[in-house]
Amino acid sequence: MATMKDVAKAAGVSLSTVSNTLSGNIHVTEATKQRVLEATERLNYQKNGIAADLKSKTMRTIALIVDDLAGPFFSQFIQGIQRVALDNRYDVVACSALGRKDSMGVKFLQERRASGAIVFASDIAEDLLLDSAGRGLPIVAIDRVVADDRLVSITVDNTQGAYLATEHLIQLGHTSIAYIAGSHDSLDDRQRLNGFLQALSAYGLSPYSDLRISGNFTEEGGYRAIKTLVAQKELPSAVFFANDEMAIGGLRALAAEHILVPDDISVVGFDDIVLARYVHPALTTVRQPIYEMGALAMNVLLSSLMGAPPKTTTYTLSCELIQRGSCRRIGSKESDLARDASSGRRS
Amino acid sequence: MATMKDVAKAAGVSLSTVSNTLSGNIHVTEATKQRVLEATERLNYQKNGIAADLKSKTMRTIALIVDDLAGPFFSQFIQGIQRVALDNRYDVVACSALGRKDSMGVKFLQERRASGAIVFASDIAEDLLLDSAGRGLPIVAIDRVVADDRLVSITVDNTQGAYLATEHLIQLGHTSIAYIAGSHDSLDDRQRLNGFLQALSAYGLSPYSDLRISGNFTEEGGYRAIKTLVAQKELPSAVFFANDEMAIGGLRALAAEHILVPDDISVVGFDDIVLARYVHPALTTVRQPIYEMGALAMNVLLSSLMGAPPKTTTYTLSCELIQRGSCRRIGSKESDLARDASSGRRS
DNA sequence: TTGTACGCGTTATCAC
DNA sequence: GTGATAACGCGTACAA
Repeated sequence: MATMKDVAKAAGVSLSTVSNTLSGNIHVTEATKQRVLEATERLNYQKNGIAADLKSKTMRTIALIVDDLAGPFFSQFIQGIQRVALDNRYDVVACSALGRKDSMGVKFLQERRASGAIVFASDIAEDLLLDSAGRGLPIVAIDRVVADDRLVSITVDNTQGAYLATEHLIQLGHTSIAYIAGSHDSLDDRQRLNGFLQALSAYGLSPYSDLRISGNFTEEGGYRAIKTLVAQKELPSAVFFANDEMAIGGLRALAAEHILVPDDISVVGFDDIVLARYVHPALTTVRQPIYEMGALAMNVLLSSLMGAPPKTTTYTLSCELIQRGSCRRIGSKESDLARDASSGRRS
Repeated sequence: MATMKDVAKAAGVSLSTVSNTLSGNIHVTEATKQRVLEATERLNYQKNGIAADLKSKTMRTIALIVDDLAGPFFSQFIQGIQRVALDNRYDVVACSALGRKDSMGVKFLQERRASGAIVFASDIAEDLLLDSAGRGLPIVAIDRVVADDRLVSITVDNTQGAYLATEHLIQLGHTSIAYIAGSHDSLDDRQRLNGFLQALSAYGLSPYSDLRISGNFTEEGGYRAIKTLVAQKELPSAVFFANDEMAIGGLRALAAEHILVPDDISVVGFDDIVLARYVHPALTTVRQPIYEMGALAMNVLLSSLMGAPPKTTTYTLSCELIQRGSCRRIGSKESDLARDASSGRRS
């Protein structure tokens, strides 16, 4: 509760001397320094960071705004950010955008509580982003395309990733491949579907079924999608799920139906969440460079904070196929399977 | 960049009229209200939250300080907090304590940047906590015992949890049970070891081996621990790992050694991380009530913020045994196994 | 109802 | 080296 003024009075010096002593910016005599320090100690003084920020305009704080602090990506993503931020003496505070328009995320965007912001939250309206950016807050938006040069956006090449996965299945000899969608109004989903279709048509194939099954990006949805597929008999030889959580639900459903993976059917997911490596069989999937996105976002933000004009307004990172045990060459014998599995472990 | 002063000038009214209009606390004429709003719009005005906080002393912000924003517990923990916080119109910002004494976590503790703090970070020194608490910042510390009534601490009953797990193994007929420690200087580990030993002696047993194997709480450590155990021949019939990550590493090592779980050996973990349910076989483990800890922490903090004197200075939450597929009655036939597995699924 | 004046706690710019 | 004093942007008595 004690303020600088109190310390000054107690030490018998002026306010500015206290400030100078504590900040260390300006030299003071050793004697007065001791007097000041003794007083701060005795009064149990601690500086008020809010007041300091108000004055010095440069708080070196980055706001990381996410939909859900508990999401599966968050963890890797923030690691990429933290690393770069710490190296440059910036602090990162994370807050969720949940809870509508009065959430902390919005407050950080609107009320000049941070030097810059990284937004990985579909809950935040684009207008709000543009407003804040226009007002001078450096912003990097993740996983959304913004056709505006006031802010830079970083996305993942979902189309390329889906193409990769589909091509892998095709090269294993699969010709009947089903796509389980996430959510039809999701851009990610549309792009992944696109990559899927592009790969198919590049190899002269057509999708296994016109039935548009949506798994809502949830494990339960993936489970139900497989049940639906089974119900209409005649299974495809491979299934491409729009994300890993659905794929894992699908794996569970297939096990319940006594359909063997990868022997009877091959499965591919998307995202490479931590779980993907632990399910049985381990899931072949498409890895998004989440950590790299975080690091890139922070780097871009840094140069923006330095006042450098943005080199680009859009970055697109490409995905990588992670081969594990859930795919198999069609009609392959055990030896082939073993070969596929071991080659997967290498990557 | 525009301030209230600018808006006042542009609207041709006084500073306080602008303030009154925007805050809505004091009624103004509709005409002037429109003038003000038009001006804020035109100048693209946004309030400076920092300045507002400085003035109004009550920012309704809770700082959540954790070692690692990417840890396995974090996600469930923050969900418990957020729910309660949002219901009470408090905001939560999360920051990590990584990066030594100049980290954002410390700044929040020292510089009056939050109304209260929940600290789940072993990196934060106890002195610092007591200092801040003594200065009037309401603090709830998680997973550490603090013998001081300036702050309240919430812990999990590791001893009871370990007792539960060990007793389960004993009741399945196991008499030779090994304990794989995490880290010897960890309080959690010591408590779990204690519970293990208590259960053993309660049933007149002694620990399988005096060999103190430490797995360092990591998956790799669990893997190596099993390898060590195998190297000295004569395996125990059950192994209790001090956490799930080690247990999962152990499962991997056992598979590599062609030792069947649970047929040849039973395995129990601790924590019930998300992965535990997905490994093969699914891991029987002890669940810590992480979500509940978060919710409790926030509730305690709330009543502290209301000025209520703390009912207790220490809360201890008990653990729950989660039975899955990694344990088996000793000498049991298939039918017994099936019964064990199905009863596990019920819990 | 509207305007004036001051305080919040700190930092920064000057004098001395 | 040290000390007045003026900002920073907003809230809010109090007076008009």
